[in-house]
Amino acid sequence: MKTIGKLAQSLNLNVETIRFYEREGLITQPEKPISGYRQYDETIAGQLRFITKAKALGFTLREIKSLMSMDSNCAQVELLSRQKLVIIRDKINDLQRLEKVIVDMTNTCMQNEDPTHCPIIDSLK
Amino acid sequence: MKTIGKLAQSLNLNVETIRFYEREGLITQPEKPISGYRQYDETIAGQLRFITKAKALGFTLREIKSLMSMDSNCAQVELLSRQKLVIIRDKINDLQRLEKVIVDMTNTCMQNEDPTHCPIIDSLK
DNA sequence: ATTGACTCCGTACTTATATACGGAGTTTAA
DNA sequence: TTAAACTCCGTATATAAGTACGGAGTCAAT
Repeated sequence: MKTIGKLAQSLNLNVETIRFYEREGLITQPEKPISGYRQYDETIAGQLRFITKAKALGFTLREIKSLMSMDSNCAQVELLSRQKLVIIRDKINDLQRLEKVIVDMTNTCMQNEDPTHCPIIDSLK
Repeated sequence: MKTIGKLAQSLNLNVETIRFYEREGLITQPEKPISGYRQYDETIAGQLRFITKAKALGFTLREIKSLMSMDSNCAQVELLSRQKLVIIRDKINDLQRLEKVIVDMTNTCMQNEDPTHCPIIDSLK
């Protein structure tokens, strides 16, 4: 059993973040002995690792909360993952369009020899 | 000359957004006659279109403010654009990595026939 | 027994980009 | 001329995901 500080340290999280996740209902508040200090066991450490990994995959805390409550309903989890996939692919497309536009602009810029004018600025006008 | 409402309408912006940009120093506050109502000319409309286009390219308001003050310093503008390009490419890479992971996960999920277990959930644990 | 480190809780603050509200003044159209 | 619509300003609210603060209580080591 660990206190919140030890737990935070071992998971490389901020103490306040753990308290925040608790307030948000992502993890259950652990039993507290007479002293009032939270005592954490492996269960909650595991939940926190789950949250961290899911976050790294781009899930929001709200979605992670869903995921955790779906637990073994695989079809539901798959659906949520596929929805996330759509969002990720849309974002990739958007960014790739932007990339093209900005590449073009900077290339034009690079060839520009008129110091009184910037083609990028001009194209935004 | 237009009042803020007409201007907002013609640019498809919210009145509050224009006031916000003004507070943020992105556009200059226009001359106000005795009545106190802002009167906008084409100059400011142009600045607002500039902001809108630059935003669509993924520039933040802070960066847009820089862009507008650089105006015809083409080298500086190019630099900022290239920096933005790096950020965009990093984001694309991140998202593509995520895409792969989630595709793999959902595929595993799809083949799963054990209703008491979800491979996605398992892989996050 | 004291000191320093830790924890408690509730609340406020942060960033970015707006949007909404409320009360007061102004303009416009019938 | 009066009612509706518009604008003014300052402030509050929204979102997401935390981080920070402050005063009070607790624990561990010396």
